[in-house]
Amino acid sequence: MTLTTFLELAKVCEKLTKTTKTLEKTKIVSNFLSKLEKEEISPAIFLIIGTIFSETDPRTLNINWKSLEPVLKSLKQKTLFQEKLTITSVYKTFLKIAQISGKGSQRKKKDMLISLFSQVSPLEKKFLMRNIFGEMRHGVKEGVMIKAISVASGLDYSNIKRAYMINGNIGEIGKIALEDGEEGIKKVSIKLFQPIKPMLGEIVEDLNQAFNKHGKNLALEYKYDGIRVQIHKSGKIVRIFTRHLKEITSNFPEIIKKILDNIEIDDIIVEGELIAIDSNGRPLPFQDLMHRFKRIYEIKKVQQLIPVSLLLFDIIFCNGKSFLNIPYQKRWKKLSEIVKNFDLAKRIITNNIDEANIFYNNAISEGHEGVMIKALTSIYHPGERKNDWLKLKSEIRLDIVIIAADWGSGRRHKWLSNYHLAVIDEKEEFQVIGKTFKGLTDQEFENITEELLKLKINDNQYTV
DNA sequence: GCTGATGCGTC
DNA sequence: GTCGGAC
DNA sequence: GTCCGACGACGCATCAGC
Repeated sequence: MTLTTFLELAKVCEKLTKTTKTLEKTKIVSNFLSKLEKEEISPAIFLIIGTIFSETDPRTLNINWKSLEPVLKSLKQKTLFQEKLTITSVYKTFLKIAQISGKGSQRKKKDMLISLFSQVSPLEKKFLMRNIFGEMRHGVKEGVMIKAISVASGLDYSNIKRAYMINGNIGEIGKIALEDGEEGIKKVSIKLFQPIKPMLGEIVEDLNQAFNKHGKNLALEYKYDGIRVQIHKSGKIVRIFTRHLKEITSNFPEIIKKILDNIEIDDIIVEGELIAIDSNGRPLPFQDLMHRFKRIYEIKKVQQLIPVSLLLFDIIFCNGKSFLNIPYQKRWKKLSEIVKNFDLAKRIITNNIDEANIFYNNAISEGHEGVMIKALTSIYHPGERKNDWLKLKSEIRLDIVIIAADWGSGRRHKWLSNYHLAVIDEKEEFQVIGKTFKGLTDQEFENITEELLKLKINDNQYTV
């Protein structure tokens, strides 16, 4: 058995940067995967797409540019004896780095990085750095990787993709596909406490567009401005996962209790939006909800301060049975039967655009983000952005003044792309309300920059 | 023990 | 989360 | 239609440095 060197992986990555063609990228990666030893498959997949860990894995490196920069600066010239780094040895080093915590941990991590980097060629260094930043910039992420796994294993693309969307661990899926083949991939199924990738919605400009795409038979649901959550329950155990499959169970004890009190079914996976509300039940801004997100200390105290509400809108699994292939309207029916004392997302079913518009306007005036428009007959496509689900968000209807603007960075460096906003209050003074950069096209940035520069009263190179 | 910088994850 | 660009 | 990369604010925890 010969282990593959990290240099070979770096060469593959370099090759990927030389082409923009997806087919070619797929071929390069699949050829490489086919040559690997069994134990190398999963680490290689993660190192190529530049994520180290599966989405479901809570571990992180806690290293980024500011920590890596001093490491790179302190590197001496080549050491005398060079050990050949292999894919698995590099991966193990990353795992060790992720494990270090506590006082002096940054120092230890830096020492490990120094010894790692002092063993490598410039090409290896380039991609080791990108691995740490999680930005490979060679155009291969999950999507192309799934294609490559499919080619390398000779298995059907859609089966691999589906397995990945259900399992969430692309390294594991690659290993199963290449080792166990079709049989292994077919065995991948929904499991409790293993979150699946949530189905996504496509943006539409207005309801006309939505009706044109769907034709008849559609449902409109309120779209709440909060955190998308997937809730797994088995017996007395309940766990909550986010859109990116991170666990946030301990942040919302009252939700756990409510689930246990109101859902009798033993094994179930449901989905909804978690929002912050005030004492009257009106929605609070997203930032307020952030006070509870990732919180470890004073959970009980902040729980009183910022109450949350969970609005359910889908069911994915129930009593050993997957609901992914059940049409939307039947899933909703099942959901509403099971969770009688629970709030479901507010919704209507209609073919009438006027009725839909009234519903949408109600959502906005009640302080919500907009509506989701869903095809009644559509099944649940994990991890995919299909037009079975459409999202319509509110336009800004607020008289605001841009009081300052920051120069953008990267692609936006020529424009003033980040605007400090204010409203004018009763005393005719500016009340700063926040900043934004969203919702504009490049041309709009161009125009706004031009207009703002005419009005500028001060410029410190950064903020105008 | 306190504070600011840094990293991470939500949108 | 948004947007533009490549396929 | 789909995927990828390049962008931003904000809030929390952690850790280095004092």
